[in-house]
This record gives sequence, C-alpha cells and structure tokens, in this order.
Amino acid sequence: MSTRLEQVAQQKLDSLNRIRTSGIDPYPGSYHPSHSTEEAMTLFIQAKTESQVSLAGRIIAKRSMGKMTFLDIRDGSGKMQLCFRQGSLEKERYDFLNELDIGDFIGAEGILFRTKRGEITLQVSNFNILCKSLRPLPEKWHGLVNVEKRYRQRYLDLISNKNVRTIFIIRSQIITMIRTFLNDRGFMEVETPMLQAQAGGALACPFITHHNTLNNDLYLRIALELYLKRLLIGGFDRVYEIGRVFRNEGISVKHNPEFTLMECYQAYADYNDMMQLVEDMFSQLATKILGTSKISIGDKTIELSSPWQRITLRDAIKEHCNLDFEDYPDTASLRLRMEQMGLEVDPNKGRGRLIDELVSSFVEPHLIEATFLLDYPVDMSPLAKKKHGSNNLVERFEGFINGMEIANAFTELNDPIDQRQRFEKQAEEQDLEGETEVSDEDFLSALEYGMPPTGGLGIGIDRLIMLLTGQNSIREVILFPQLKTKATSSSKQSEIEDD
RNA sequence: GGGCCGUUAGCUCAGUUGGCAGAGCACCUGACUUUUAAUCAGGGUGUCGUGGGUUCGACCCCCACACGGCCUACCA
Repeated sequence: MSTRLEQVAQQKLDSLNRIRTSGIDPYPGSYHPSHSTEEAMTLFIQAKTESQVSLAGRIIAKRSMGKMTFLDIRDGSGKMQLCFRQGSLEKERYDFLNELDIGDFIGAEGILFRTKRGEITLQVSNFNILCKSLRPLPEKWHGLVNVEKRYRQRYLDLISNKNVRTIFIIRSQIITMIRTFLNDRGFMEVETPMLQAQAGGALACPFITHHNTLNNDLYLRIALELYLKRLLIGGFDRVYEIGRVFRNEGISVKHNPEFTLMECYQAYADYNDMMQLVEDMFSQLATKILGTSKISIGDKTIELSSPWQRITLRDAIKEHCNLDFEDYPDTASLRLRMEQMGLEVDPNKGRGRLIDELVSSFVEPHLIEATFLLDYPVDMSPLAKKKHGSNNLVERFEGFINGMEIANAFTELNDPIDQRQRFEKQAEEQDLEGETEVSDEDFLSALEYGMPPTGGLGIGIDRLIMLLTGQNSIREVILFPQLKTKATSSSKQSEIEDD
C-alpha cells in the first residue's frame, strides 16, 4: 500500500527512466533562450514579420487535444503559451510530450503567432526537456494556502502565489532604493562584524555562539551602532550598513529573531537632520513604489511626506496617561505612581524601562499618523547626547507609523566621560534587573580618541516593507521566517543518542 | 509563559447524535488539430497531526503532546 504522493512520484520516476532509456538527458547542463517570455511578447507586438525565438520555463499548465497540445510555461518575467502540432513535429517528438508534466522545465523554439482567441503563442518547431520534476505542484486554482507550508516551503508559495512573489520583488526594490538614496547623499556602505565579543548598541538578549579555535564565546550582533561609530572615529564622515541583527526574544507578527536593520551615521549632523532624512527617504520610497506619498492600511490613509507630526515624549505621555514623568525623577516615585494608576509594575525595572512601558502601552497605539516622538529621558537612552541645557533629556526621536516603531535616532553621545558614566549606570540597573553586562571598554577607548558630533539613525527594514506592501505580519516580508524545527525521525534518533 | 482556534487525499476544502471516508483540481486510461480553470468518458486514493482513554463501534467524545495561526505577555 502506498500513498497517493508515492504513486505520483513513482509515475514520474517511471517517466524519467523512459526519457533516459530513449537517450535523452532529463537534466541537461544549459539552455540559452533567445528571449524571456516578456521580451518575446514585446517582440511580437512590435515586429511586423514573424519572429523566430527560443524560450525556457516551467510548465504550469497542459492542455492536450490529441494531435495538438498547448503548454503554458512560466519564467522569471511572465508566461507564454506554447503550441505543439503533430503536423509540425515528427511523430516521435510529438509523442515525447507524454513525458512532460506540469512542473517540468523545458526549452522550446519556434515562431510566434496569435491564436484565434488572440493569445500570443509560440508555434514550437523543436523543444528539449531541461528538468524533470518528481513531485506534484500545489493546485493551480486555489494555490497554496496552508500558512505553515507556505513559510516552510516558500519556493512553493512563490510558485503558487503571485502576490507573494510581488512582495519580495518590491522588498528587493526598496532596499536598492535605500542604498541609492544614501549613496546619493554621500554615504558609504560598510560591513561590520556580526560575531562580536560583546553584543552592544541596544539592550536585547543576544544569541551566544562559540569559536572553537579561539576558544571563546561570541555573540551575534543585536545592533550595528558601536562598530559604525568606530568608523566615524576613523574618519568616514557618512557611513551606513544594511544588515541582519539577531535578538533572542519573542516571535510575533512584528518580531522575527533575525531581522534587517539599516543604520546610518552622519558627521556634523544632529537628530533634526535625521528627522529630515527619514521624511525624505520615506516619502521618496512611497512615491517610487506606490506612485503616491500616501499609504493605505485597512481603511486608514497615512501621509508620509514632510513634515511628520512632532510631539515630545513628555507631552505624549501627559496626553495619553495624564502623567508628567518630570514629576517623578526617580524609579521609586514613578513606580508608586504607576501602581496607583492600577498598573502591574515589574519591580526589577528601572525608570527608563518604566517610561518605555508607558509609551508602548498607552502612546504607541495612538501614533497612527507618521509621528516623531522627541526628547527621551536619559535613563532609556545611554548612547544619545543630552539636549542642550538639559540634564535629564537627550536629543533622541523614534518614528512611528500605524502604531509601529519604525525609526530610532539620536544626536550621538561623543563625550567619552559621559558615555562611561552612562554605561556604569546602565550596568547598575541591569544588575537590578537580573542581567549582567560589562561596559564596552574597547568602544569607550575608541571614543576617547574623539568622534565628531554625529547624527545617527536606525530603521527596521522589515517593518518598513510591511508598511509599503500592506502586510500586517513580518513573516510575510521575510522569505524564510523562523519557525520551530519539526522533529524528524532522524533528529529524534540523535536526541536519544545525545541522551 | 497564558488564552482561543486550527490540523481530513499531492493541493483547496466538505463531512458524520458515535455506525463502510467525500468533492474539485492534480494524477492514470481513452477520445479530440485553436485550447487557455479546455472539454467529454472511465479509473485509482487516506497513519482523518501523534499517543492514550471512553465505547460493541471514534475522523467525531475525553486527556496529553506536537506543529501552526491569531490575541496576550515579553521586548531599547
């Protein structure tokens, strides 16, 4: 007894063997089509005379009518109907069509014509199999719907669902546009270590790994910040990196353990310049991708062109929580006030984390329109420069769209003494919160050589792509999102062996 | 971590107070020289997520587990 899948696989294997027996290589080395299907379409429409072309692609439909067969093939650019007529091919070649199934790749040459129904079609005079497929593709009409299978076998999702394919094409275009945008402004793209002795630049739980030869533990980076700043110290005035960072935290529709971050740093600039940069970048991206600077999410329309709304963090919390954090200058008093408001307060959290909790719970959900929250407390921003004339606020903003944090920027702290004190204070609070991390001496000593005044910006690329493609789950814009590894019989076996 | 929902043929989905497991597509055989979700005639099909339990009898009821989705929690 065998399953349907096994029976189909056997049928395809039988076909493969018949092909081999007949002396044909079912997996030839190369085939060089003269045109893509899209180019062939254009050629036919523009050319007055009959055009001889060769095409290659995957068979996605087969309609046989006895002595005449139509195949639809698809390549990276589009699709084309192929017409095979017994009168135009040797009988042996025509009969070979029996060995071609949906899913196989073929190359075909012939002359383009238009059918009675008006479809541009290739009249095939010769063809070759380029790859024999051994598994059936998902159903043609409904496509692949099973979400788990779509993520685990994304190639099937891409074959079946054109809108999925489009999302990832747009993703690629957006990232190219960001590079062009920054390059045009004199930024230089760089690459910095993903394996780091210390995971700094953000407060997040890192992944830990081990280098065997060096015999020391290393961390996968959680941010790009501290190495990019070293490059400003080194004399590159405008640098950026678009790269993967890794955070060992929860998975949700807005979080994947590895995600793509863009950080850029501009010497002699401050957070106001970064705000302008964000406004320019986002409105330009939207205009190029969508043809308008407005994005539609559900029934909401959000304008991305300059200027975005600006509100200080203090005023935003006042408005949504009826609480002025300046009235509560220390952790204890703020915690007391929050408890009086009926909130459950984590006793290990410091003042910065408490304020952050107020923001994410009460303020963020209301920031639908493109909004900059300005001027954060120093407690929650150890790498940002203090606001001129203030001892407890820093020049920092976060950008929000549709209730989602999308950008984070500050005027970078370049006072090495202040930076050392911030690290020390942060270390104290982390001890209270049960985390331990030593300050980054290597970064501090770099800073002591002198870093120019600098504006820095970070943008979550995946979330930006969600906005511009109208997706509400980050997994829809990451080709292979993180899923739990399914135990296979062999891995179960190895677990037993490990025990 | 908690809650709710889901898991049936390769794919998309039905199904039953608890009484032989169903359809469309795909696949196989046959017919067909302008089809295009081709059509027509015929055909095959399954660990009903996994493991227990209740029952004369479980895809269905109960328990546990796995995986996924959404919500929530966590999250610089």
